[in-house]
Amino acid sequence: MPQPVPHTPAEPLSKLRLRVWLKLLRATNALQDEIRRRLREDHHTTLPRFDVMAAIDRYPDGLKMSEISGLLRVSNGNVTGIVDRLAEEGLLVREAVPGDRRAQRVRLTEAGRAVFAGLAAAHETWIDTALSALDADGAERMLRRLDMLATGAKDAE
Amino acid sequence: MPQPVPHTPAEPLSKLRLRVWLKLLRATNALQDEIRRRLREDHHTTLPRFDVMAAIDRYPDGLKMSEISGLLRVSNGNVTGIVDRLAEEGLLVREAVPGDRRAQRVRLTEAGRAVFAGLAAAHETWIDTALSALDADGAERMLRRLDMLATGAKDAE
DNA sequence: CCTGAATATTTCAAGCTTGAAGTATCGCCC
DNA sequence: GGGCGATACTTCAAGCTTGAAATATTCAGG
Repeated sequence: MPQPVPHTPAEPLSKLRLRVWLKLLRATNALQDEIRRRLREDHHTTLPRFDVMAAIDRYPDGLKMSEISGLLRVSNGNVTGIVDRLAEEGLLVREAVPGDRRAQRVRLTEAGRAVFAGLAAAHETWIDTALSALDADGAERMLRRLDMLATGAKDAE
Repeated sequence: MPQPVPHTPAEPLSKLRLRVWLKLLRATNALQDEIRRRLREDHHTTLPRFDVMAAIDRYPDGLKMSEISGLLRVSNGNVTGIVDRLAEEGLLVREAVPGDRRAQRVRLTEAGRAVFAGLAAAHETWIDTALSALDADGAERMLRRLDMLATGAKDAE
């Protein structure tokens, strides 16, 4: 492999922030890829399917399609396809919404709840292992820092 | 929207780590979506194209296909398609590698370098704005914390 | 030289993702 | 009660992504 052009020694803040972003992206992508791989190899499923099941599982009365896409921050058309496949697999069902023939309520089947319980337990273990470097204090600090980033609050002690 | 099942008040460490992971994912996805949107709306391009150009730009002598996929941690077949499209747009060229007819070296064209310079400047500005909550100290701390997560080192003061 | 394992890359099918366009229904307002 | 903008959802084309299979070439022994 040829050598890259080295970057300048005097680094402005914007470059430093860029390095943070790139490293953040690398870290989250690495863990996400690991999760995808385990879902596929160990559980014959995918992360989008898991995400949809996780969203529905938290709402015992089911969710409308648009509620799912809102919670997951993905497009409506995207959810249509994933719910189609999960329904084919018998993990969830679409039910009519009384009083609104446009809408549907999506609910996990008994099989879906059982499958998801297994997936969720495994998922929590993977994350627990991957983030084992974080103790309770470190986790709390990280949560606060992420809130600050999200809200754009200034970096304070 | 119906109400979700509230989570238990006494929270084990694994749940706390899970919350960190979900928030981390939300934050990085939100920024990444913003970057994708701006690349598309303002520059008629995509993040994967940008990533490939960024990788090649750092190596004036060009990169082999497998070097690109290695640097970006994506599959070989993926790079094939993206390079195809960038080549169609005249932003890069594939050159023969003397002494190995299997391999190719991919290099930015003059047009490619010019386009990428504009994209890179805009990109750095976006990140600088999005991470404006981080000062130099905060950025350094974040870099160290990310290294710790990546290596699995224990959370230390 | 020849053969076979290793390497570099492309091709392929399947799935995810989006934004835009299309269909159906609802509900407001005159 | 008839229109008509808003809402709920699906369909579609294009692009990204992967892992596996296919192709071509190199290289190491024998």
